[in-house]
Amino acid sequence: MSVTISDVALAAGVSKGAVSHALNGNAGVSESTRARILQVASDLGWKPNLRAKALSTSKAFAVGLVVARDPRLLGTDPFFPAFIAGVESTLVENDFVLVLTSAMGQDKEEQSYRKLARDGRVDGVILTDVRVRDPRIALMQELGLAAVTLNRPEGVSSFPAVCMDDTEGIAGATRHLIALGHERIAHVGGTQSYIHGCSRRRAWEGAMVRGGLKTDLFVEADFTAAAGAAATADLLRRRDRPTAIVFANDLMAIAGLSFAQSQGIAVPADLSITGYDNTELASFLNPPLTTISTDPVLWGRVAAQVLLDQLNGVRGGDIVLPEPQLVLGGSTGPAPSMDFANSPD
Amino acid sequence: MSVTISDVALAAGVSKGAVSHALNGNAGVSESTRARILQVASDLGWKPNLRAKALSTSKAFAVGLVVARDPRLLGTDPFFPAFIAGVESTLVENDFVLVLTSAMGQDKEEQSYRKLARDGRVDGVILTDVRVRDPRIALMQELGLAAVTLNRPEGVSSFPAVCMDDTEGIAGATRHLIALGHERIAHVGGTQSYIHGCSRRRAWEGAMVRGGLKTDLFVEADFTAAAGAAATADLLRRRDRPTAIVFANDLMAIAGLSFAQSQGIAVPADLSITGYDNTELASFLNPPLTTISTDPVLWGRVAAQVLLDQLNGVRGGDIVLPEPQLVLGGSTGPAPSMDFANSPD
DNA sequence: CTGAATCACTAAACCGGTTTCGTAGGTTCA
DNA sequence: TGAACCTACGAAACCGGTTTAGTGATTCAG
Repeated sequence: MSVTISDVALAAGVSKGAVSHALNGNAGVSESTRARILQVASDLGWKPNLRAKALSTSKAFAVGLVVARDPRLLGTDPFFPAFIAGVESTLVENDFVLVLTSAMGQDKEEQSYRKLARDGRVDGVILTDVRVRDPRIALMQELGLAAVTLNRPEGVSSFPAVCMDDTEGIAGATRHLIALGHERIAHVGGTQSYIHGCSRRRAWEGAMVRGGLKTDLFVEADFTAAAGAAATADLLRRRDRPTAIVFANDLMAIAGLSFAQSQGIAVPADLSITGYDNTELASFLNPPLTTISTDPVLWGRVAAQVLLDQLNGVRGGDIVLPEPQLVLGGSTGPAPSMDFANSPD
Repeated sequence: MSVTISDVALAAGVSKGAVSHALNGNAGVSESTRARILQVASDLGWKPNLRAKALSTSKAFAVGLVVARDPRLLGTDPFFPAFIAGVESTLVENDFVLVLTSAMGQDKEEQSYRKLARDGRVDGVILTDVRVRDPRIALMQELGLAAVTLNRPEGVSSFPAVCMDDTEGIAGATRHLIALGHERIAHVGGTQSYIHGCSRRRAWEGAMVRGGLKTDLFVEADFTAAAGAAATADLLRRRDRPTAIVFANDLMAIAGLSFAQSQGIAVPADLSITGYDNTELASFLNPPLTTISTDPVLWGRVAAQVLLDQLNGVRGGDIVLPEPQLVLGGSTGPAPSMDFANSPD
């Protein structure tokens, strides 16, 4: 069928071993024969059989990504597809491939990793949606898989992290609102067991405290539109209702924006809103969303690179990517007068 | 390291070959020894080494999916993540795995498939975003890969298709609008070189013709929010501007909805809008979107199953999934009076 | 001039399975 | 009783690479 290493050896008049050494740049072949072997190999159009290589070297030449989210929720998150595209762009240059697994539930997730490891499907994994005390860190060590985490988990982790600090973005959005005269600025947070849910809340808290404002207007949601709308309803029902809301992602912000408008609350006249992600949709809303622009493609590209480096024995420290930037839209404006804000009806 | 087939053979006092036959249910081993071998294997906790199996059987135990879309666009499409979750749910039950590749541009796409095939990374592929005359059909045949297509391409295809007919959904939405008294119903279509872009336009045309209405209010867009907004702007600028717009997906519909509102056009009072996909976000908009509910998870599950059947030599005909259903929201309402609709300012 | 070290390469083991081929032992039938 | 035929299994080839051990020729030091 296809041309094998034996064919090359035969044609070049050398042994299989010599061909292997020649092509892997190992010592043990003279420059002249190496050149001849390379010539013959390219003439014959030989490409090493990846499966044979995988068996003899005990490598997979693949990295894994286990997505543990509700598929319905997943569909609305702009992060993953873009992130994966970034990962892929690095992998393809290194003749690696991405094995994607989706797993729902704690058990299923662990099983997925175990199966990937046991079957030797991957050499390493990318850990996304990192949780505050993430059990996967220990699991990867047990399984002997290489790994990278997106941002640094709170506990001890021996794996490199690729960090895109959301603190400055959220703090910037909060300061932006404070500068506009807002005082009652709420935060609708994401799932707090995720480190990015947690860090965004803390960033908001920090900026509020620094601005001399209270941090009692917090609602924990879970990054979904449904939760975003519910949290907004909750906040707007309050006696001391906020004049601005910092949402932990665009999806919740859009749901919140729509909910407010459905209640006759004008954005940004009565209520200012900020999101996080800078979804394509954000700039086409009415009003366009003030949000924070991340770069998931870059994140994916770098995460994959760090993982590959690790597989090559190169072990650097954490990498910190450029901070996401605030993108001003029309959903934020000057704080309404107190009286007006508290008596909407 | 790990326990191999030789260990089992040794422990059971038989040869490697006997163990292999016993575990694959082949003839050539007596029932008694088969039972003994199975017992020993399970005692030793033996699991066949997938890489060795892959080499000797020339199989990959994996299927591929090449996504050829702009990553930024991808992020906003709810289809893929849910579809992939469905695919995965079938694969995991069969000890298969999904290899995901993202490729931008015609050349890159073809290269991706060639590389997957050459490296023996996958046994078959799932073809999504099928184009009207899709060159990938011939390519897969050339490469000797199994395949399934989502919906049936127009040209000849020897591969099974898993179909979810969008005709009835779009036609239903159009009829719904006609029943509400609309006469100038526009369609903002998706990329027409995709069969689903094309079929949705035809479904709209068919329903319009059957309703005795003209089909001149058509704008081709490309499924993005930007294009949806631009197409809406185009339509609303017209002298004979529509009183309703059928969008080919939710993303464009949401952008169109927002654009109309930003122009002071009330939805649904002045303009009715329908989408397609039933994104989570759709029901949390203001007004909630009338849209069409598809089941991408089911689609993925079935597509993967059909592909696996094919790999097992079982070759059935096309499978037709239940038709997507119209979901009524608040974005559609009775047609405004003619005079009002034509003199908005 | 000789023993040791180096070089360039071959032969063969190895990774862990599958599959073909050969054969010992028992059964069937003429 | 012997030829023909199964059955049940072992031995070994095979998939296509990598890696180690070994060998003959050359180089070098003493």
